Amino acid sequence: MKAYEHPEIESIPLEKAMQALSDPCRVSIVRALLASKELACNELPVGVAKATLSHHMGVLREAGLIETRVEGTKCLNCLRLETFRERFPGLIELVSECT
Amino acid sequence: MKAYEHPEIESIPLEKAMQALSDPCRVSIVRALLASKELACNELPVGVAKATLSHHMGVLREAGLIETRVEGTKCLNCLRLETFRERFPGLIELVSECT
DNA sequence: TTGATTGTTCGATAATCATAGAACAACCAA
DNA sequence: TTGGTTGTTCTATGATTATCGAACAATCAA
Repeated sequence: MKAYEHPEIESIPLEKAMQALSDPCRVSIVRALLASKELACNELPVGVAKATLSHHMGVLREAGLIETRVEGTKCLNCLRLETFRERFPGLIELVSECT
Repeated sequence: MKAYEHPEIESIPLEKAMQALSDPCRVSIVRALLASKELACNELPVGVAKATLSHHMGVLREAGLIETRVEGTKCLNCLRLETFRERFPGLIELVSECT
């Protein structure tokens, strides 16, 4: 399918992480991944066109939040939990717990 | 000078708080207020025109991050520390501690 | 009252961003 | 090989955002 790039977590500025989490659609995606560990794009609970979803996944990937691996025709996404927590402690918990 | 509006903290969605903290200029302002408790606009360490600064202060106020009170010709700003911490635990600490 | 200081508001502009249709590429199953 | 599924990329569009100059309002000091 494609070779996904996953940035070094240390290279990600705080503002970029904040920016990624400033969209309701992307926040939903993060929450879904928290609940399900690993999901293909078409299993994500979003109401947008697939081109739009692809864009959002790119933003989350660039912000260090998710990791994507290819499996057949699907691409499976999960959170970079450990890594992201080390760089931005408490942020994922905030997304998880704050209504 | 003006009657400033400070929203109910409970009415602020997570995304709005994130959005407010996705701009380097606004993050600098929050950090300066963390260090100095209370500052007038013209004491803030930003390199933008005053119209722009006024805009950024409005965004921070709308996001529940700061409180503004008038004193003479100046308006003095401080963080809504307690309140904001209760609503979004750990977020201010993140801004404070994450480079 | 005059002038200086402080910050807001208006209007304009350039940049960024969210959105989606269409075409495409990779893969799998029949 | 043919068709269906999956997701990306391109292109376009409308919305939001950051920026600033200029005009304005409020206050204070001389």
